[in-house]
Amino acid sequence: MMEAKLHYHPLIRHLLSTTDISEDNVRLLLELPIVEQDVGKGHTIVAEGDRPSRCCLILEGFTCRSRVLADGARQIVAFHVPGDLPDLQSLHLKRMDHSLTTLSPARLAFIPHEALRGLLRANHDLAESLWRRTLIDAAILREWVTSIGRKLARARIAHILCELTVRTAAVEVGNDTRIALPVTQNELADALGLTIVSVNRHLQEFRREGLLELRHRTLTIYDWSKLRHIAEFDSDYLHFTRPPDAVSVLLGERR
Amino acid sequence: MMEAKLHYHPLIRHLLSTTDISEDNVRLLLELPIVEQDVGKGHTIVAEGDRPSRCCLILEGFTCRSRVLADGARQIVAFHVPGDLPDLQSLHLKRMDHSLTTLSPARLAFIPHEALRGLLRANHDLAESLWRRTLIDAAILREWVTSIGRKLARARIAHILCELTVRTAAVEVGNDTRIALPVTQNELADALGLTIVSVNRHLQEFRREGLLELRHRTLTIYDWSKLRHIAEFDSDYLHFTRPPDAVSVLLGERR
DNA sequence: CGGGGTATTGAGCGCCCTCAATCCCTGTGG
DNA sequence: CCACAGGGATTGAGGGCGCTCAATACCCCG
Repeated sequence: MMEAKLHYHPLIRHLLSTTDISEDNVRLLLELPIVEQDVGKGHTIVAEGDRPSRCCLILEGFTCRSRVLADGARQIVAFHVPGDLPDLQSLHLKRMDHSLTTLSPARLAFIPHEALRGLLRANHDLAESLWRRTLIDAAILREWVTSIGRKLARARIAHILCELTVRTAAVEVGNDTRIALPVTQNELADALGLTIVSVNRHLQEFRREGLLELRHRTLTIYDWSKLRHIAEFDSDYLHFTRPPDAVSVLLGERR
Repeated sequence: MMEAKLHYHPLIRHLLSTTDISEDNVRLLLELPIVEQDVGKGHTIVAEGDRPSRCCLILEGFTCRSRVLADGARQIVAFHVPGDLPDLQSLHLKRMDHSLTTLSPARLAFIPHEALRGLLRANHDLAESLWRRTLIDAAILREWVTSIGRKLARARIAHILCELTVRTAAVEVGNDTRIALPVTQNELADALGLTIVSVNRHLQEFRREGLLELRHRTLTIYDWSKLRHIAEFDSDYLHFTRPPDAVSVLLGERR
């Protein structure tokens, strides 16, 4: 499976950037009996209440985790980019407490729990790497709680855009401040605990200030440093161990 | 170490309620070279930026994880009750991205990373149980994001009180609707993304309605069912596998 | 009998929400 | 080539929840 271009496989780029995992171990992961599938936008991969028997790996496209409240309000609790294993947790938590849906057309790969569990039992390093991945997911959630709980809408929006830019840069090969971001203002609002009206007005303000532009599913950042400042964005919480070049550029000076 | 009363050890009660771990395996954990320590209220166990070399187990008392923003605002991103391993993540994420402090006088036990890592490497079941614990922490964070992002102050406050009651009931032996809750209104506000003024007013309203009382570090709930309804509280996200009796009573009918 | 932390109260304001209409863009089909 | 549909973005007006600021009351403890 993509032997020649192993470095360009999203999962591999991702694991390499956030863990000390060896390439051999990654290869073992990809040799599991994987089933690939293309799905459209708005596809529900697993729903709240499900008890999945396989994990999902995102090869292309974006997905999100979300919950719906009694009054119909939706809260998105995570975005996922290529290389993410969005429901790795289902390996140990039987019942899904939220839904997983695609935000764009996506190419997914499914790994049976049974096979993955067997591999992790035999390979402790790999198990540690994946455990680490889930811990980074939790770190991102802490950052979201902080952002939603204590920042104004302007800073919240700036923050999520910073995060998505860096996370995308870690797996994509390309321009680092012009990224494909298949996320509607509605979805941003649902992730940030805001309304679409508020998101829209602040995005317009950013645009007027010449800070960034978000149209046609493409985010273009003109003043990364200022955006980062508005967001109070510090990428430490993403816990890169070996950030790819594109990410290093964005992060600038490291402490 | 407390051989006779093994069932009453907080860590054990906790692990038994949220995992399928065997008592033998828990015993192995407690046979590690543990150092116990008593600390006062407001003690910083580990600070943001630290690179701890040991994990902390809470034997008695409450702690919280928190972050401080540039403008001085504080966001609490987790509460911890006896039996919790609040910085288990430091085993795999070197640098702390938040601080860990005590909310009350506490008795802590410290387990060296080295020893714990060795044990987990040899005992995959135990490693899975602890991984599961960190996944439940993440599930709680998702619930917090949902609550802070999409619920009114009244529901948010009700929700955190429900959660703390159930989580405490899982490790404490005693009355299930009258719990020791050493949390100030200020700390509740910092956890919920509210101000102390707002928390205070809603708590008074609850009190006036005869729903609950929170004074002298004690929470007394008079109408659990109504509180649960206001909070839209569904304990599924806590992922109990074998809830203790006190918890079962609170949860009522299970789906 | 202070003293510090905690809780309570009041007045005024502002950020974001709600509701609802309109515009824009893109893809589709006649 | 244009009419049409539909999702998404934009705009306006008005209102409310929670915030800010600030003063006061409470209560445990030495």
